[in-house]
Amino acid sequence: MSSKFFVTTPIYYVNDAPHIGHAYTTILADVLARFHRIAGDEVFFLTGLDEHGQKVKQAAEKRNLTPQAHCDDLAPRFLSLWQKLDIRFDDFIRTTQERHKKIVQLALQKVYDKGDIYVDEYEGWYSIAEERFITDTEHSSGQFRDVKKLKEKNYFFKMSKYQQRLIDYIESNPVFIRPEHRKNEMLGFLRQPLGDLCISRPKARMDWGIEIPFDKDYVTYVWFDALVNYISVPGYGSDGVRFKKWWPANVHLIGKDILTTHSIYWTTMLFSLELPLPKTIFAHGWWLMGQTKMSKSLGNVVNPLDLVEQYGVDAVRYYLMREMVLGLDANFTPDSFIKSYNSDLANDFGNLLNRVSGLIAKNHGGKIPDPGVLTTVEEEIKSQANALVGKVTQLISAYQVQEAVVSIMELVRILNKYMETQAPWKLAKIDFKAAERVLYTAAEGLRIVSIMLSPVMPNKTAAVLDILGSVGRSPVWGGLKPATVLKTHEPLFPRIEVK
RNA sequence: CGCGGGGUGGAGCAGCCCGGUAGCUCGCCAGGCUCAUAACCUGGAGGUCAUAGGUUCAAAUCCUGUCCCCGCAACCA
Repeated sequence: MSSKFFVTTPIYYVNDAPHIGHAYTTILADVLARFHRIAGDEVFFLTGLDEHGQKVKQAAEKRNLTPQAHCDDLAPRFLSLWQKLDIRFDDFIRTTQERHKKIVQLALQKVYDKGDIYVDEYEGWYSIAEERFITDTEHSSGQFRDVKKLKEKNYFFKMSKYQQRLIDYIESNPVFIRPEHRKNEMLGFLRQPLGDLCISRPKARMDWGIEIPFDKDYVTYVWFDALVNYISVPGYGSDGVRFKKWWPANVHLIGKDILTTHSIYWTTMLFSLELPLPKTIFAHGWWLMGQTKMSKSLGNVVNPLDLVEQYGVDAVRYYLMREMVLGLDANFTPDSFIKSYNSDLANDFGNLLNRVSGLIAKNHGGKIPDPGVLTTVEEEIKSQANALVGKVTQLISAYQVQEAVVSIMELVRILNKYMETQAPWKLAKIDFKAAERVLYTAAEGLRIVSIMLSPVMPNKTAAVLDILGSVGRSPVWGGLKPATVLKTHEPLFPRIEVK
């Protein structure tokens, strides 16, 4: 049953270089996208950059660059990181692109014409660092520097108008905000009366933005500027057919810090634009950098991204997907990375490949043996492998990525166990046909595992499939052709030796 | 009453929404195997699921109270 899957990440703010947070969300999106692709869905995976605003302007000034030059300098840094992490996005939006700007203006005009935008004058304490007005209590807390009293005219979006409608929507669409506790958090937030949203900045103060179509002295502020990317890219206002095909998005993946902007600001904007809401807004947790003492023998490993150089992108992607339960925070420590790498990838998965390929090379002429007639033991393995595919599909559509990875790895353990109990190295001497059957079964199981893990580890699994001489990527049992010649190989995941 | 997260065998974590014999990985102990990356497999020890009440035939799981721990500088997923 194939359908469409439109997944987004936030567009990242370019006032600094990319870090683990950006990388995690993007890898997660990539993994989901790849799972849906192998399930036969048509996928659209969108990510990009948020390039306007005060802080970008300031960062540019600090470097003696124009804002655009600053953005043009940072964009490749994101792009090259995505390349390094094997992110296969379908489009990469930069909010300074013309295709985006004109749609933002179109959206603003539409909301304005509808009467959902009004002018008001506001006076209050303004924090330059925060790029926003702060409340009196915030001001008296003394926590904000660079504060000054400011009075100015601005445009406001009538967010409050849609409050009740949003509450009703959230309550009647249980998977709209996930996980559950985030939904409750938002409903709690919505118990207070919602204010309206300031959506403009006078150019006199901040001109690095998209001009408001109905007032040339103003640019629009972050909300309309950035959030609209989710519809401008799939074709809102420019390509009706395409837009109809992709919108609404299946999921906006976000970090928990920007839940309010997505589940309240963005959704009320969509109400005003009379567009359907995304099916799901999923807020994942944060990676906490464990306070484990840095070990010298490991080098100065502090950041999972550094591990890519040493251990490869697949191992890092695996770790990130395996360790974090979506929605909760997780701890990163070099130690836990090494443990999971050694036990799951080196000892279980990589070693299984060596066992199988080694025996086939030694006793079976290096060719995939003929399975012959399966016994109940093999039938059991086969049905578990086939069941796995459905189970993983189901878990992925429920955003239980960790569970999905764990259940795939369970098959690896089952296969290791199977090897142990069947002992094809013994069978080769007493019952050659049985040995053939066992090794075919183990190899085929390994093939299924590799296909199922390919969204998480695209490179290593491709290597395994290549070694096995697997043609195609069908996760249905029986894909391996007997007599296919195996390729020789090095250990897939060399153990990390720790002193 | 600032906000949020959490307290489950030695460590790290699932499970909690949709109550029904407490699960996974690591570590430890003993054994097996010897094809393999000193890897793999089997068995075992170890938990009154923070705590006090409540609801229920039944609670880690639902409700209420209490205690404790963590994050909230910047940036930000």
